[in-house]
Amino acid sequence: MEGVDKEKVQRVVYEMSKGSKYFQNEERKEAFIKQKIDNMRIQCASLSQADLAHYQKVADSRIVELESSRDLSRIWLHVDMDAFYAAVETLSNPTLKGKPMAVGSMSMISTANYEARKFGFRAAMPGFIARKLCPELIFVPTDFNKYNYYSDLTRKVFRRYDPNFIAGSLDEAYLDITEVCRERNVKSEEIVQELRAGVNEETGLTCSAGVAPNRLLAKVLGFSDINKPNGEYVLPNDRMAVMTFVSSLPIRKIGGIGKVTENILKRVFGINTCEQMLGKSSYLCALFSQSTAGIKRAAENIIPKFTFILSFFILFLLLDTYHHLFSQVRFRKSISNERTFSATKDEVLLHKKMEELAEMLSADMQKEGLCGRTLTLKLKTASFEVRTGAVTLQKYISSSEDILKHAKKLLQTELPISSDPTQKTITNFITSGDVNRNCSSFPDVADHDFVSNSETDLSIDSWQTSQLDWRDPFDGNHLSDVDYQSCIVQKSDCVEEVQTSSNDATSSHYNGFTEVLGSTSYQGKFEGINVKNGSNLLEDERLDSCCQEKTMLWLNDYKCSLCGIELPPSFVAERLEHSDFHLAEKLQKEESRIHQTSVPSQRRMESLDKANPRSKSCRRKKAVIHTY
DNA sequence: GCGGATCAC
DNA sequence: TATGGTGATCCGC
Repeated sequence: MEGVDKEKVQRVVYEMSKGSKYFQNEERKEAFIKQKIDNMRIQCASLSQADLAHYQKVADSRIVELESSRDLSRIWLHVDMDAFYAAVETLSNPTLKGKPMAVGSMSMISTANYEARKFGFRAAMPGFIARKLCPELIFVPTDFNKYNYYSDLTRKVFRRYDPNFIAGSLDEAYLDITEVCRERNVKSEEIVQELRAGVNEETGLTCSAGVAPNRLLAKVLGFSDINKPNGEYVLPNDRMAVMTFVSSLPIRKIGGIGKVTENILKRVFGINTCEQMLGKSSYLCALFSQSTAGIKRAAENIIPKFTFILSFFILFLLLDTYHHLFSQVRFRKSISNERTFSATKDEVLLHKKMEELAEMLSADMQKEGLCGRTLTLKLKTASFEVRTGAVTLQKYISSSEDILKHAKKLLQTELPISSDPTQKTITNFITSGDVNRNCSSFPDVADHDFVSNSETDLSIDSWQTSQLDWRDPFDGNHLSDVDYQSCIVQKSDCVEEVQTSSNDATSSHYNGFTEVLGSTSYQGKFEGINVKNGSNLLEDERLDSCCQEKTMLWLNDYKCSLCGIELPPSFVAERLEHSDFHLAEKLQKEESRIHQTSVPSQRRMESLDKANPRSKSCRRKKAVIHTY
């Protein structure tokens, strides 16, 4: 925004945040990212000229491949309502017009009108900081009924131009206007003007639009602020025009690249724009193609974030292969609710909060006719750490009683907070899918000061494709046959650490926990593996004896013979780690085979229930998971 | 399957 | 005084 005193804004934000729990947590996260960046820099530096030449070849061949399959024939339109919530509120209360106003609360604002943005508000800025920047700021509470109503009005207009338009959110949509342009033999500009006028007529609201050969680019045009507010921008279906626009585009403008990724790309590779990304393709290829999962998915033509998107982003911009990431969510995969409340150490209160959430969740699920079998509990401590715990059940559930029953168990495993790193568990290593995550121990003496914030989360997976009804979220008829179909439930709960008299006890508690995370989770991994020798072969005796499978080799000195992943010879530690991965995979398979044949699933559930006496508290900590 | 993270709106 | 809620995806176990 023009005329914003950025320095002043930064200073105010800093002054208001400094020293707060929130701020401390942000610092902790930043330190983590810094470490990650340092590690990546080291990896970069260790690449030899030969390595780089190798990866450059790989990168170049992929680029050629992608260029040859480019399609610039479609015309996509991205529409974005201007300051939507704020604009709707102004419609229903015209006295707000011209005054700085924000929709949201003192905790968080969702949208601010353009008068207010002049004061330098950022996305997701808490209300109390916004008010500091602009004391006369008017707050209006959110009212989704209104926004839904107006959103529907806009969608009626969109439908005229593309009956299959894709709704990105309440205030955003993608339209394929290729056909309309062809049928009416007009340029896209004409359609866009007409559509925007139509939206304004129907709603009294203004919107901005971007037109480009694919959705990603159309949206980026909106991000670029060149067309906002109340404007439009058309990018011709021409390779040169696209390349010119994209080459100077800051990477952060692209959907999917957020604060953290931007930081990594900048500080590790010195990449600021899309063009620079192309210049670093060999490095990107070397560092981001290491993941086994990435290779596997790439083979299946699914695009994993780092392997492909980052490495060749500039080309995907042209290709639109990236579509699926932005495509309409055909059916939900999870359902959840969460609440943040002030810190408490009162366990009774926590349970009460959880009951409320379970009921809300169950009601939401029943409204949509959903059930599920994976329940996730989410806890946020007063120091803003977030933890989750999950169970996958054998049966699908949706009642609040069922949700609560399992959520309580999950909460029990989190309470009280302890930073004891010796409480290791290897259950999830050996018996994947084992639900029993409790470990009985004596009740903890320490105070577990919690506050809370509870959330319930239900997810649904593996839909039966035959259930066509499910594809239409507005169709209420799908309930009947679904119960035992493939759904999943998650429930979550957030707890914040309490911040009361027993401050000292709690904070030291937490410091301990933080340390565990910071020092062991990332590095410990490598250390453990370095114990092995420097050989590139996987020569574990157990492996040889129990699974007579092929031994892993580095083909052409780069490629893993088992999964195809590429690692340069100089990445000794990474190669060892990779060997270890294959070993673990085999062991895990072996173990689960043994487990399956010897322990009937029914019994596993019984043991779960027995191992969960309510009176005991469990001290299992999540940090532990990272430490083996 | 799980847990931590990142991202978008 | 005070930093949200919902849903999705990815990575590395």
